Amino acid sequence: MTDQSDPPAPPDALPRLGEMGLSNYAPYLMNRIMGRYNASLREEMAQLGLTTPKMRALAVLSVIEGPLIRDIAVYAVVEQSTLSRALEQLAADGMIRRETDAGDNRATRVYLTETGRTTFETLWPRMAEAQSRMFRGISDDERRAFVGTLQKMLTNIRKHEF
Amino acid sequence: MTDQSDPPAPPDALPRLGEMGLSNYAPYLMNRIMGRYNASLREEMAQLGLTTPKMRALAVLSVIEGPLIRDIAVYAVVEQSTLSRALEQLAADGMIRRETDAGDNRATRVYLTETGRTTFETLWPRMAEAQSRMFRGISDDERRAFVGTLQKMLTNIRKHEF
DNA sequence: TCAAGATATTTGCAAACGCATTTATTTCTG
DNA sequence: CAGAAATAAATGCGTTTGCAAATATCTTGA
Repeated sequence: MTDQSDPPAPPDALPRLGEMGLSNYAPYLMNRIMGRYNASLREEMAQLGLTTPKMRALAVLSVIEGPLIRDIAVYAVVEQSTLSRALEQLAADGMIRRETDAGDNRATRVYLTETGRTTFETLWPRMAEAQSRMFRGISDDERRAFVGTLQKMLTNIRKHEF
Repeated sequence: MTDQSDPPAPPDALPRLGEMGLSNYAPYLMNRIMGRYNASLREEMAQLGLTTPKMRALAVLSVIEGPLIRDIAVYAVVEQSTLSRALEQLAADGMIRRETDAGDNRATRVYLTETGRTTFETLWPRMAEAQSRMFRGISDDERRAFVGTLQKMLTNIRKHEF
């Protein structure tokens, strides 16, 4: 067996995943990290009767007042149909209130109720904890740079204006 | 309405998500980014008959020779039971081969077939593209620092030894 | 050495998901 | 302004998911 049938790649060839290794491929690392992040919240969420889409909707609503459902879907990274059903459950549980938009009868704006806000405030410390566990041993400067890079990346690949 | 019923928080209180904003909360940004990353691969994956768990399993197998199923689950961040079914499909499609471990009859080692390797090599350029789109306009130094931080974060929160 | 406990994987089952479609409404265009 | 196209959200339906339990095998300790 010689090199004849397997010539060396030119210098600018696409490296294989095997060559760079999983741990130099950023999306892989981000998936691993988010997997642990989600796992660390799962139990608390289950106790509060929340699924991931429900929790993400509450998180968005804790920051944005009365958004349209389609905008929640973008912020929360949840399929519109999945979100529709999640909101149905949240409304049934008294955590949110849906109101037809004043200027467009097709559209619905969503508001957090007191119950919803309280529920999210119960969960939030765990989310904050999970984040600080991630950044353990990482300096403020490094963390700031990291978040700055994330923001640039989101700008690079997002489809929506926010 | 006065401040009496709503005193200012002490300086080191846990900031609310609303205060820091979604775009300063790293897990939110990472979710948004991974959501777009996954969306950008979905069409190509569908054409190859792959789901996310199947694709991730192939990716792991392209890097690691003959891992145990439980280890694939960790690397690929896929539930055991979900992975079990994904591997069943991959085997049916001739992309992988499962072999009982020589020293432990409970355990199964998984190997990529030529078909499986070829399939992943068809997908990989899209994955590489997706990554470089993320890093567009970001310098090599910044990218290296970013990946370095990701690696530290994974070490911080992982449950397994790798 | 054998029962009790661990570990690896699969499977049953109900819930969740996502695509495609439907319904209702608004916007655009000729 | 009428009809066509676009948009917002909900829903039908088959597939996928994940928890828990089952199955099979290995390990440990009395």
